[in-house]
Amino acid sequence: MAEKITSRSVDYSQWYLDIVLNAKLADYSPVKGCMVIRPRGYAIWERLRDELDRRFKATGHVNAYFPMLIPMSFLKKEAEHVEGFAPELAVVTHGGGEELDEPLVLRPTSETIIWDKYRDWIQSWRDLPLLINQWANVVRWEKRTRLFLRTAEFLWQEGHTAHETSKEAEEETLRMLEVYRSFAEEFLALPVVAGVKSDSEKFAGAVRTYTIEAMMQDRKALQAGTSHFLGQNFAKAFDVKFQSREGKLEHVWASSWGVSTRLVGALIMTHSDDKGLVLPPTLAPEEVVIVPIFKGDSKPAVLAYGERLATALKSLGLRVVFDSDESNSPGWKFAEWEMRGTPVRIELGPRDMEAGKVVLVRRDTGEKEIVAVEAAPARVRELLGLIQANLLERARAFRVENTKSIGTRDEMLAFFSKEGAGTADATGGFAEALWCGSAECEAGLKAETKATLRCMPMDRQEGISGTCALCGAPAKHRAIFSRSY
RNA sequence: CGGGACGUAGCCUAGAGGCCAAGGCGUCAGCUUUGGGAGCUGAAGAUCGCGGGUUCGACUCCCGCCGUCCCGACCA
Repeated sequence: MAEKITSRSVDYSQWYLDIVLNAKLADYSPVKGCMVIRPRGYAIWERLRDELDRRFKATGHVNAYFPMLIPMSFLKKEAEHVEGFAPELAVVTHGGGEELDEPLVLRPTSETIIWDKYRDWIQSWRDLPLLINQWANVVRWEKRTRLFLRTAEFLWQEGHTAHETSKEAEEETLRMLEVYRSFAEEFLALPVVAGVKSDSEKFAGAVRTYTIEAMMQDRKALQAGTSHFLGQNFAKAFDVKFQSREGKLEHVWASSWGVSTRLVGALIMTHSDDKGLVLPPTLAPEEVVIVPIFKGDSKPAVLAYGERLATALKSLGLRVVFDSDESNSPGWKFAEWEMRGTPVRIELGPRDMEAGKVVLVRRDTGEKEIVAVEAAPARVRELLGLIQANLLERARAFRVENTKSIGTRDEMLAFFSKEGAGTADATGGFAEALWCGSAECEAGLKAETKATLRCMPMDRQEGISGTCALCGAPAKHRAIFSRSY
């Protein structure tokens, strides 16, 4: 059969789509910009969601659910907020066959409807902190959509917290950023840079936005999660006050933070290759697949050999699929499970059986090894750990390799003019440079190169001295610039 | 929302005004097979994206719309 997946080097966008569609993660919907998440894609989301939910609860948060329909007037209460979302709102104007008195918006995010309730729920410092998360769908009428990366409707979680002091709210903001960072690296094997957004890139309504940024294989940046310090903006807009320990009436301080189904897109674009999806073992619906190879009358014996091994693997708690289906050839199955991203494949046939061995194949490197069948379960478990670690390290090495320290404007322009080199959609990667802090400077670079300020890495702000790589003014920050999704 | 490309069976492609729309993959049945997407035989499967128009005749030409992808402006 013909090659199903377009090579990354030929057309990166098409490669990504080929994987999403061929690995049956998602499909198009009759409504423009919306997507159907297919069972295999949803299984990945569920694993991701469950682990994140566990980490939220471990840090003291509880789940709740707020409605999808929000009165238009709520959005308008926070000026910057409504301005930021107005262009992408979907609005419900009719209900029950009649025009509504007030249009309702499909939530693009839930700050407003949540803070409307917080006003009632928060009276005293004893009601704080309030640490609520919700898992929900949101709608943003995007002009240009891409499966998982940007769709008109997507699934996400949004945490909304209220605190007594600015310091506590900012600590919460940073705590959740760290939850995202560690989750991305430990669970998704997605190396990220944690940092602060510039004013022009921050969330509409936030005082400060923190982000985790990942580098995809085409060297573009992808914002994988954000955590916002909201100050008292929403508390003031929705008049949420509490009586402090000193007996004074004060507005509460807030944070909000979220990650979405976009993470599934990030996973695909970070780890996968021209043979298909590559999944970290933590997220794979099945960690290991066994493909038996029959020859002549060896079938019953080979099947039994495979079944025994499957049982042994399961007894270690591993997620195992025994692909004993007879209608497809072994070669077909090898390719198919590679397309699906299963981390480890075990091949076993009459020759292996006679020798008491099996063949183990790693999805991440393609390496094969032959081991004694009794040793296989322990070795598989070991391999899964190695694969998980290798995916993270491989992606991190790629990012480091494609991150360059830039000192001058000319260097910067040269860095981002590499378009077309290497992969079809290549960019220079991450440019790390000193920056004066001016929005004009940032906008100028964007106009010339499409590169935006992704973040100011939090661990790289010590000892800033020198001049802005863009304009030569005294530098205030060290920032990462890149083209992005 | 602008510019470009494309839309023919589940998927990919041929047909470029003229008889019954062609082939490959996949699907189904049977046989034969199985160490990297096997083989043979047979079968099913298409309002040619939708709507108008030109024409004796439209998958083919014209107009409009819808959708997908790519490139721009905007965004998780």
